Amino acid sequence: MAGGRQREFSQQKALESAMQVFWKKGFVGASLTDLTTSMGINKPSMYSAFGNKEQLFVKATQYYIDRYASPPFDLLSGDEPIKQRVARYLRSVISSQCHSDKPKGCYISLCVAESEGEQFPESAAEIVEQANHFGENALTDFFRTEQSSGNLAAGTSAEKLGRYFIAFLHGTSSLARGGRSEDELLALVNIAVEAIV
Amino acid sequence: MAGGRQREFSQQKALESAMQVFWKKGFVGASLTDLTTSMGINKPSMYSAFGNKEQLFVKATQYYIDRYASPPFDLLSGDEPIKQRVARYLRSVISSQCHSDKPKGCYISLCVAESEGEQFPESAAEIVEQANHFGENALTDFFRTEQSSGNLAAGTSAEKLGRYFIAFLHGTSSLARGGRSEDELLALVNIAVEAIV
DNA sequence: TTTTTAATGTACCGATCGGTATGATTGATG
DNA sequence: CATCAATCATACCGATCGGTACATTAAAAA
Repeated sequence: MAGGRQREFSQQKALESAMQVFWKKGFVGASLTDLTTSMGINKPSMYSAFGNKEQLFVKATQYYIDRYASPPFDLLSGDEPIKQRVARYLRSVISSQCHSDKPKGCYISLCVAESEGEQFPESAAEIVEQANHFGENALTDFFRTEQSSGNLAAGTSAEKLGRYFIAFLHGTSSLARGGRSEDELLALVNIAVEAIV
Repeated sequence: MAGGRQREFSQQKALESAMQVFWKKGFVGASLTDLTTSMGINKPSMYSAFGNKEQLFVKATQYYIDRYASPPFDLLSGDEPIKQRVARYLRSVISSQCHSDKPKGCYISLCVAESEGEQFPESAAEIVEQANHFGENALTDFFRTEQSSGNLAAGTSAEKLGRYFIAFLHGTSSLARGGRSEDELLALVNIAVEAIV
């Protein structure tokens, strides 16, 4: 009961392409021509597969969260000293922000910058805010757990520490976007992790 | 030899209004209708006074640099201990990023995010890059001077420290844009200044 | 007062925006 | 093979984009 012509493109690959266009140009700056050209499909195909520009953006953002933003958190686990694990996590994120064959900086950080404009759809702002709080909560929970394990002094605030490192990574994202080299940013990790006491 | 009708609006006030629109919506997201409505003038008046959208943006950015970004650097001077002066500077910038009757975050930081898109004019990208390096150099020079005055250990790198605090402020800018409160961000200053040894 | 110069308001320009109607093409289903 | 549902390519929609032509208005210069 479900006949018809088969889709000639991979939805996942098209989503990856669209995500990179949004990553580079932002939601407003990415035109449908930019998007469909990069995706290698026509406008009707995009509309039939993803709905509209807003829904395409939401799906692309979710794809980024799953594929790029979430995996580094696994690097926080392990038997090494806490500073070493945090440094490993920070370096991984920074390297991702500086990757030469991707747009520079953090996709989510760029969305935050753009989310204040009225042209930015509400559903997009919601998922961006959700992604932002997810990252901060993940770090905060991590420090809370480490604190109860005795790896972090009881006097320090896990919330503050989580917020501090999220701020640090938003900062490196902006500097990466501005053209600073990966080495210049990786060198800051040693300074940042000294906040853990 | 210079007759003619007088301009009925203040160029400075119009520039301030335009700057706030760019600050909120970005270069691409701010339409001429948005801009001229906020400036309280018509399109021909804007074109005659500022040239075009690109030149208006460049002048608005320069206005932000002179009026908002530069003054806080003066807070680095004084007889107090270096950590205290740096903390004072950081708190001033963060307060500015969280001011309730202005767009949240740092105008320059938002421009950096947008500057990768092709719709962002080259002259605008140049002044943004220039502003970015100015801030980083100002901090680096500050730490170098403090180092030669003996207020900073000889082993630490002034460049790294300058870059670190610029990253920190870009980070708080992003968090402010994302809705974090001024108090939440000010609380991070105590952590950050401990990088000074 | 007359002349000249510039700013203003309106109405408009071609180009591009996000989004769609339509018909040809494809291929699984009966 | 014939049917039918879904995708494809093209061409187009109204709205908005940045930018301007033109006539009017105001004020300085003569």
